[in-house]
Amino acid sequence: MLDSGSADAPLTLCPNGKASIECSHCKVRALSLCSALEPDELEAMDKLARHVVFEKHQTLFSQSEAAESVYNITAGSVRLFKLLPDGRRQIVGFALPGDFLGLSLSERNAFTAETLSAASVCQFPRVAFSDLLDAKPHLLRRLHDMAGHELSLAQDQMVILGRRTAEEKVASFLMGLRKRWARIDGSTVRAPLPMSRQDIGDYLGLTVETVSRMMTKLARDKAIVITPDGVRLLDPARLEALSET
Amino acid sequence: MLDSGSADAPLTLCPNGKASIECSHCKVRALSLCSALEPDELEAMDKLARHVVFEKHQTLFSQSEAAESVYNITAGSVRLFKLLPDGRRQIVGFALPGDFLGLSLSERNAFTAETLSAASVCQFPRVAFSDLLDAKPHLLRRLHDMAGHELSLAQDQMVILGRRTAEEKVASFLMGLRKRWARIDGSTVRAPLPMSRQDIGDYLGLTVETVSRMMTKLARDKAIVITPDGVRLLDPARLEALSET
DNA sequence: CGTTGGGTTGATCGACCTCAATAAAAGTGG
DNA sequence: CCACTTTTATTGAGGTCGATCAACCCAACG
Repeated sequence: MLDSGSADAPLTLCPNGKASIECSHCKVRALSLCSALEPDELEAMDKLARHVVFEKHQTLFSQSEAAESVYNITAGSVRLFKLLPDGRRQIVGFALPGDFLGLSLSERNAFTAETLSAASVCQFPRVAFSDLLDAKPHLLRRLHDMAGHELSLAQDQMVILGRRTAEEKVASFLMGLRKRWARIDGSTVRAPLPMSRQDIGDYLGLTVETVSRMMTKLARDKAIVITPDGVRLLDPARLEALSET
Repeated sequence: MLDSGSADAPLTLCPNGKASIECSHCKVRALSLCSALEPDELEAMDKLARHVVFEKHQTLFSQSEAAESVYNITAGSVRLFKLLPDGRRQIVGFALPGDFLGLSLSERNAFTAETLSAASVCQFPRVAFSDLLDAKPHLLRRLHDMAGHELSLAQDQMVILGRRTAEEKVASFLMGLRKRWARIDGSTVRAPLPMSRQDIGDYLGLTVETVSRMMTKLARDKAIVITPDGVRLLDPARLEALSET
């Protein structure tokens, strides 16, 4: 079900640990944890940060291993999933630029994180980061607010998984993703899909085939157009109706 | 689908706002947010707290209304759910003694909270509580750790909703609930079920009938015994096998 | 007692899964 | 750039798990 990818050694932009891309040039700063930070907070984070680039389908960290780092995604996209012993997979989220991995700061990873495309991340040692939070309450507050948002999204996803039909699931997924891309690249009708149909299925509790059929149906109904890199939303009103809360 | 209960006015133990049951006598303190707090933090919380008792099937707060308060459950149990416009319902969690409602501190309620049984809660004005968090970083840290735990549980629930069979869903539900009761009353094989079969179904993405059938099946297989107030787990190993991660 | 609101059980149905074939991309090496 | 393989996506045919529809049980309660 899963290809585990090849070698796992990430390409480090800065072998000595010093960032070659400074926070001050960071494209996703406005979206990320780092927005609205005090200068001293940003500086402290910059000191801890290690900028790393991962290739496509590399593993950032694995389920139930000791959690060494937390991450801020600065480019690319990542799938977060849990595996059952028999191979069934549930994707619990997709991380896009600006997203933070490791909100819960737990000692073991609750899920595996694999890049969907080449991705660059800002990596922080977990313990040092946790200590920094205790020293900078304002940073902790910002992180907590992000955690609250995540929790809310997780509850929305429960509704989708538990009580929506296949068509509604796919429609809500596309709308939700477009909304997230809109924050990042401002696009209002495009929703790039860096993940496979299998990934979408494992996110929505569906099979590949059902995802494909529902995408085809939405395209036939002129609600979307399927493009090589994702979809274009033709009839947001129709999709909204399918995914309304 | 839902009976909205009768009058909504809660019974206040302390009409003047002063707690008749002090934090120092609180039975669930060890389990709750209030554990491991500094004396000054506890005192500040006590000042904000209003102890309130709700009857069975009363509403603590409703989805998408302005969030005025946050709550610490001290006795009884509460269902947390989201409704779709057409009446479909997803229960996103059950709150038991020691649980905190309002972790995300958002301005609008993300779900409705209704008591399953008579319940007593410790109620705090949301804004004042939020301000307190900014003044007491240690309290904020504690809250954030609880939020991280909640987030992790929510992701576990996604696996259950998305990738498990009906029998596995019910088995995981019973095991998860028993583990939570164990923290509260130390019972190791009993799992009281204050919620209806309908509630369990709406939590697991199943119908009442399917929940009932799976409970019967587990009982026939001698994995559980169904009692008037819940279940007794006869074969935890079997249930564990059905719910293993 | 009659009524009412769970809870259980049975019969049937259908949404989505499974299995299988094909098509379309995306690599890969010559 | 073109064969060739491999992976991913689509489409079809048929099966199944859980939903739906319906009957019945039973305890609580006026």
